[in-house]
Amino acid sequence: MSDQKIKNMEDFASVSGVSRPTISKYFNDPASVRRSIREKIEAALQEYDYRPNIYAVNQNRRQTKNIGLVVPNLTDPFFAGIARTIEGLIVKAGYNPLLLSSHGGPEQEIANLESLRAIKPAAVLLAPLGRASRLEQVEEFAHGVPTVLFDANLEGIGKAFFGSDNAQSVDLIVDYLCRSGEPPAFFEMKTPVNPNAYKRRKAYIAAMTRLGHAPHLVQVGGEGWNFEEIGFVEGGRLLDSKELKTNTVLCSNDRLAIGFLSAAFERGVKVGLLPDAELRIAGHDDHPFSRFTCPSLTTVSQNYDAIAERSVETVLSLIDSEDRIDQREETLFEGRLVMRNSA
Amino acid sequence: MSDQKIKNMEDFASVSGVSRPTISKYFNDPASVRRSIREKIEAALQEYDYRPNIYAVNQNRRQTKNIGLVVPNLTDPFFAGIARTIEGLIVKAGYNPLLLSSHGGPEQEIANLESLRAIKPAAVLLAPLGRASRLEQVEEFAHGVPTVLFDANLEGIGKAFFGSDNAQSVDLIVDYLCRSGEPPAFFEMKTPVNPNAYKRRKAYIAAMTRLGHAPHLVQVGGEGWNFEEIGFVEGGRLLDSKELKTNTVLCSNDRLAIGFLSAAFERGVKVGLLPDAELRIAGHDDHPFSRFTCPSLTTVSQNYDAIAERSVETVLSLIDSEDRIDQREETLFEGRLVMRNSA
DNA sequence: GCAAATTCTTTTCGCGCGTAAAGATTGTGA
DNA sequence: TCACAATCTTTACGCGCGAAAAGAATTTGC
Repeated sequence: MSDQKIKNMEDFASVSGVSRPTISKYFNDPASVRRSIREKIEAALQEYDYRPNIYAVNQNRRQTKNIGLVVPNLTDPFFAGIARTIEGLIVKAGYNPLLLSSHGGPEQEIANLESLRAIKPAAVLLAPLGRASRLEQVEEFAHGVPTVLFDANLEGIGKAFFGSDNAQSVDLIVDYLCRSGEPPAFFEMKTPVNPNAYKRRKAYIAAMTRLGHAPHLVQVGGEGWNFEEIGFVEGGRLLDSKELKTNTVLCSNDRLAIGFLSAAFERGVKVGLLPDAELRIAGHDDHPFSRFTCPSLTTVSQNYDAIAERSVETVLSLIDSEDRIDQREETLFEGRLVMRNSA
Repeated sequence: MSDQKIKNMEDFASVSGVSRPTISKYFNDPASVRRSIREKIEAALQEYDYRPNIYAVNQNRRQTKNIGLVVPNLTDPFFAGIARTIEGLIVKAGYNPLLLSSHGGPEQEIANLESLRAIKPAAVLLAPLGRASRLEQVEEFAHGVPTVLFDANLEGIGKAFFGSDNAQSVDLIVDYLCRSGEPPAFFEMKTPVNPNAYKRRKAYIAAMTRLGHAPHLVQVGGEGWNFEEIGFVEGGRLLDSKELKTNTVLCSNDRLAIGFLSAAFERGVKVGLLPDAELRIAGHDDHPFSRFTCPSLTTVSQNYDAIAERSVETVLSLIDSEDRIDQREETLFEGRLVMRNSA
């Protein structure tokens, strides 16, 4: 490795013995130059420390190689996990992911989209906040930048949506709970932030009705993304009030269930499948933590590998097709029952 | 808002009635132009949609306004939380944070630094993997880019380090545990990935010795960052083996403790402070989840607001001073005892 | 109201690269 | 070996902006 300073492509061209336009071509696509030339360039790359200036490149290319990735809340391990998976796929495709978290707030979500716009991404993958999202502004953004939604759908916004089939997954676990014990009450927030929550509520009612049981909604207060806290406080209140008409509770998501489990534990309410248990609690999502709750949480997992893969595939084809996609695609993936000890 | 297309600063200069160099000056620092001019520019900004091309700007400025932020693992809510805090501080200072996660792997850590280098950041905040980090390569990076380490220290690398005073914090909780019951065993990984783990081990031994007790190290196998899993499996094995000579266990971090608690629960081992409890378990870090474990986890919190603030402050002064910092600063912040129900 | 100090405009250059066009070189197939 | 295609080199331009220099305009202090 020589320590001669290579300050630009011109310099590198001269030390490698290849013309600058050919070097440029090589960095755009190494396969586009003849093998003998490629070998000369790569030999020089071994010898000298040079990489094209990313700012100059992006200024001149029609398209950058950047793909934005916005999730509602990185503090939630569920989104951290899916973001990681998606990042990997983006890198594998030769693009550069830019990960941003909306921290649960619509202002931050818009700010994220704004700062992405400045970066002129080839496309954007957006898991929107949902109900709280500023629809007009998100829509306007998606109008200018090829955008694929995942996790939470915003009707008609973006070129595609990939998420979970809440109807199927909730039906699955309601069915299981009914088969194995008392029909569940549905524990959720009164005004959920996420559109999936509404779909799950609807799916719960439908499933209960289908099975001939009366739906039993428990809608608790609380705002924001502090779901464990809400589950803990409101779940505790529910237990204290004794107004629960069943021994089985299906929570709208695992994080609520985690808080609920904690509240039950503190009150000495025994949760689980064993004969001496007073309560069964189930969740939804298969949160990374739900293996380690006490007892471990029975839940239904989202196929988030599939969601990640299809989202990235679609975004890439969107880039290739240069935005000539006419119809919006919506695909839902099925959940899988994860039986553990809490229900 | 006019819909006339403004494609560059030239265009914007003409519609705003101000010369281009002055517009440039304004975007660099709005306070650097006269008020009357500023008002003209801002009026035009209201009317026309224009923002300087970030790539052209960064190509010509000596320094970008980017600050890199690398954490070992975003899937860990602890790091997601501190990253969020730091991001906020960076934005407040008028810089642009770029968050990257090393996903627990040294290759990814180096890859992150490499892709940061391409972006020519003004400075970088790095929470290194620790033991697994490729020291020479990290050092070489820090040689070229002003770098501040936090959370985990790598001796002599970077311009400063901010972290927790493990000696103090471990002493604090060992002292508490000894005062309130049997002296604790120390539950940890045999070959921890994080340098803090070694400091905690040392601090535990020192604290026990100081208090006149024999240290009792329980070093378990397992690799990687799946701490809950390791705590669960190895904690369970420990409980089954009955080789624990005390009823009190201090875990090297909360995530191990969470797994351990789960293992104890599954075995029907009652954990906590009450007279009928067989075991006390304590952790370290005050992980976001430790409020919701069963029972809630007694632990010691890191002052991570202070760590975040000082790290960002230092990085900013590093940028201002243009790297003329001679001595490496190392500051440790004290932990705070968080008493809950597990010990 | 005047001179000095600021701040502006005008002009020009350069950053590092993508890209296009024309001509030279290399590779391919018969 | 030849002819043709593919790929290269050479040359030139442009991207959108930062920055510097010289002179014009404006503000400031007294």
